[in-house]
Amino acid sequence: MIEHKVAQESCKNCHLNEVCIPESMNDHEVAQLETLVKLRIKLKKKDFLFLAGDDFKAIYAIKSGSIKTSITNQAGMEQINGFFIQGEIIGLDGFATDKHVLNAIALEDTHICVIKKDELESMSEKFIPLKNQIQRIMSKEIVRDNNMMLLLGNMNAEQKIATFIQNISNRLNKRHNNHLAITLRMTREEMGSYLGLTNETVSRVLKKLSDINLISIDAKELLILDEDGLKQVIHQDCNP
Amino acid sequence: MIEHKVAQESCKNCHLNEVCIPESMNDHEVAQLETLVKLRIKLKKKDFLFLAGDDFKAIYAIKSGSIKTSITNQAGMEQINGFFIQGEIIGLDGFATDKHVLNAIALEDTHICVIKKDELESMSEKFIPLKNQIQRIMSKEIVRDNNMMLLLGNMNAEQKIATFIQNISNRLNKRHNNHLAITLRMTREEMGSYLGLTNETVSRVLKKLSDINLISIDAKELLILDEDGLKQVIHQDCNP
DNA sequence: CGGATGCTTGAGGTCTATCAAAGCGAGTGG
DNA sequence: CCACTCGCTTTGATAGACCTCAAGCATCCG
Repeated sequence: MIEHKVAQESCKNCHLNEVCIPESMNDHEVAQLETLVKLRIKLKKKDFLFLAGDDFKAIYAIKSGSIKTSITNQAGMEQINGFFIQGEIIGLDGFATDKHVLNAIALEDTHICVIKKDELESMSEKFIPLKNQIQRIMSKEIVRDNNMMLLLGNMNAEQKIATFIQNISNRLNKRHNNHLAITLRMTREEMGSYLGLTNETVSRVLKKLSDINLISIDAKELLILDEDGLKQVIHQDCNP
Repeated sequence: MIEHKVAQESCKNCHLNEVCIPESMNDHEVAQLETLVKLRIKLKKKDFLFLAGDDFKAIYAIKSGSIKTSITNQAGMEQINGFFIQGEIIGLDGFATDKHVLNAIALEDTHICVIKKDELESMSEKFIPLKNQIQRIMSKEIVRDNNMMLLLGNMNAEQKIATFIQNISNRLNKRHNNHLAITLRMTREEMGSYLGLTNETVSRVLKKLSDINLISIDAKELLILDEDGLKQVIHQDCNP
């Protein structure tokens, strides 16, 4: 990991403060949070933030850019299990055993706010809203994971890809970005790994969705042309 | 939900205290925990503990019996996403939004220790080890979910079933039960839902594993005959 | 410019879902 | 206590979705 200290900035003024940790904190509480984020890191594409087995030292908020996380099981299989963008928090997998189980790697140049575990712990003893917030983020993560399992277990390739697109769109929307224009930072292969598909299938399905005018796709640039149409793809075969 | 108050019992003397919440607490801390568990519930088979949409009022430790949890997405698809046995904690999905996202239903007659949210929160402000413990449990849950995604996305039917068996065996082992003799409390259909397979496939694969003498199976009674063989099935196709 | 990496497209094969029917077992009611 | 039913399980035949393998093309980067 390549670390660069960057000028201290304010959580209060960060345009992400609605989606990052401060979510439901008042000004006073955010002020306390600030004392936690003493370090910010710049990552270049392919730099890792942490790897499986690394000591759990901090949790991380993405200030800009994007990160993929992956897991390897005992059998040596690797799967990407998350793509994270601006305002999202990663590193929570480390709480269980004090070691990370996931790898976290930058998909592009990325800025990270570091919240060190030690300070997090001493702080959150005095400062309950923070601990509650962390708990809520973890619980959200559990809900997200459960939905992912549903996807992997029960959907066909078209449904998976349509759901994936919709999900990214929703998350962009939450951050007040244009939610119809998506730049795919990951490769087809990485999308496939995430969705339990091969890169060829990803490529074919994207083509098909484009052929029926639900999206347009040019390399990494994806436009959603028909939100309702995408929903219908996701809901196919339901309530027959 | 059918509630029965049962005689107050001691967490300290509970034979589960090594795997339930008290895991890493000292005697004094366990004593504090006890004041939290004021209610215990008996569920009969098919009774639900909570349903998706229910207010999040408590988290639950399974004292005996077993529980399945399931999730339904907007598209109306339902999937079982967890089987929980003695000593395990459920209900953590409620922290995010203060509503449960999962359904929790008893697979057999089951005893539950109830830890009410209100008391949990007021208690854990004064009582840090508890909050840390909850955090650790949630993080474990995240790790578990990630492994499940790996399974659903990348494994074939044989690998899924072998992994499932191994996983249950490990959990029984942790509780000092005979880890080679497993009583499957769920139906083939429920196993299938959990693993992303149909009941027919589950049935066929169990038969196959039995035919090659890795297990023996008679209705719900499963015996592991060859632990190493099971591992080999899981690791098939790796490092070719 | 050349090599590496990623993307697309095609042909063929395999795994697992689907559909169907019969066997089994637990629980119910006569 | 037995007969019956309903739900679960097993087994077979078939079909289709997706993977695998392969080749050609585009893009990126030193």
